[in-house]
Amino acid sequence: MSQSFRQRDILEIARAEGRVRVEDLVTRFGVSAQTIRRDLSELADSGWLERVHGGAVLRSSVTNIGYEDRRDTNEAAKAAIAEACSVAIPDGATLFLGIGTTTEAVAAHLLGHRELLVVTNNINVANILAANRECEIVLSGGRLRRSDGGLVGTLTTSVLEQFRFDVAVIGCSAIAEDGELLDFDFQEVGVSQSIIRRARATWLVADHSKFERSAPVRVGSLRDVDRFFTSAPLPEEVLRLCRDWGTEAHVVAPEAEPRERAAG
Amino acid sequence: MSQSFRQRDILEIARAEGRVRVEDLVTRFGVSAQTIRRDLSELADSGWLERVHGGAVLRSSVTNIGYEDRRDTNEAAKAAIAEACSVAIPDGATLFLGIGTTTEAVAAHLLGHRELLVVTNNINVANILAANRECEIVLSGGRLRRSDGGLVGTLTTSVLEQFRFDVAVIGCSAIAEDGELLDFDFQEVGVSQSIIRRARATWLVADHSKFERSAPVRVGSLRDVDRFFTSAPLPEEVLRLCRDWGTEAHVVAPEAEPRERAAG
DNA sequence: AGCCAAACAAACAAAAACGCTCAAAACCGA
DNA sequence: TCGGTTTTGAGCGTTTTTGTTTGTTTGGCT
Repeated sequence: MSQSFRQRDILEIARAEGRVRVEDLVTRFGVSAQTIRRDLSELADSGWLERVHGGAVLRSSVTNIGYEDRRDTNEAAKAAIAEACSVAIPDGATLFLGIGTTTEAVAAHLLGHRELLVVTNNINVANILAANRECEIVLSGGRLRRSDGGLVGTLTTSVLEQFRFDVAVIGCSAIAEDGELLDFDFQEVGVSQSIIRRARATWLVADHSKFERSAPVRVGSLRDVDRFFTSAPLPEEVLRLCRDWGTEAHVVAPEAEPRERAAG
Repeated sequence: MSQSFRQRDILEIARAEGRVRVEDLVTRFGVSAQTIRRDLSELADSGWLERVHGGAVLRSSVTNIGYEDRRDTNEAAKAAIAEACSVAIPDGATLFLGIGTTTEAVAAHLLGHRELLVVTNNINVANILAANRECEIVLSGGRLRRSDGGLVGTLTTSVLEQFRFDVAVIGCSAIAEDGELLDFDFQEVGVSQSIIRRARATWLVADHSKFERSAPVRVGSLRDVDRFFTSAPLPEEVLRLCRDWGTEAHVVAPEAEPRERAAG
């Protein structure tokens, strides 16, 4: 929330006019440009505005910034995982695709598949797969979570109960050393459990960075997973657990991407 | 994402007019052609526009071609209807927005509203309204119908039953002389009835061309409608029915658009 | 096919905007 | 009033934006 009267006013102006300019605000408030820039940066950091050169505008992108950034991280790894996962999915399958950038990458790799029935609680997956005309898409209902395009809430769970999936492809925010799958949103617990129960096979897609992270909510365990697609050799401990639990680990090597990608 | 005010404006112009020309933008913004080209290239790189010689056009997104065409028809009328409808919707309302290009136009006009709760069975509405951070969005589940982005099927109905709407804004494919609302998909019948039952007020948005069309399935009647926003005076017969049924007809005049638009 | 003008992309330099840092000023509770 | 914190403004090097110039590509025309 705004820290000062000025920031509050700036927000007001932005809402009224759609945009604010540093220069205008300087004269309007009689403070230095630096101060205004600081205000705008803070308002941008807390998500109220979007910074542009010379000022700021009301935020109006589809998903939030953090997500767009996240989508870019480990892009190559995600693509490789998605590729491996998608070739293991036969035409004609009934699928579930969950929330997360990696499952979205899987969706993008399913554009060539035929006669799929895909159920998802991820609006981005739906938008992506809409390009595949041979794919029936069912969206679970629910509240749209802007941070990642997920549809969450009890609606989602009740919809999932009506299906029986050949394969459920899920992601997670982090993987603990003891094989627990972690997420940031406790609402995901019910959804995950529902999915695992309704799927003949549960596949986890998660790049190696997930081992280096943590998250507060336990949504499941690698024990519930039949196949685990990831991008680097598993930690010793986790590998042992997978053996014990019969979880097939598929380690894929990301395509070398020699060209440096300029920040788009 | 747009880096500058200008890019944002260009996008806005593109959305309004379907395309932009380098030359026009040069005079409009008073910058060099090279700068405009740079803008267009960046907007194209990030997927917002499609570059063509001499300018750029809107990228056709999720939905299919026929729909994109339809979206263009009576654009001015739809915008005027949407404008009138949206100003009648108070901040903080709980809304339902149905399937159709006109309801999508309403969604676009709700971007400035605050604290809305919008339930929809139209994925395009969700995509549009995602830009309004002060708007809670709930998607009904269902099968994604590519032809118009609608979510259809029994899932939709069961989700709708869980809400009570202040206003339900619906469209239809055609309006018969006897005041019946017609559609092409019989699955819509259940959804429409559900919506009308769950809403304190039902508003119909439909431009005048709907009187000149027909469609096979009866999804409801003007009798069920509390307000009817349209773009040309009603046929005598229909007007009389509205009076009898207490249906408020709001006839709006589309903004005159003097410039001829070439087919995009 | 060949020609021409318009549109285009790349490179470069000037100008504007930017972020960082530090010290002065304002503020605040005791 | 005092000590500590927060806010602010100015200096300064860096980054971004922009117009110009150059040479290439494209589209229409004969």
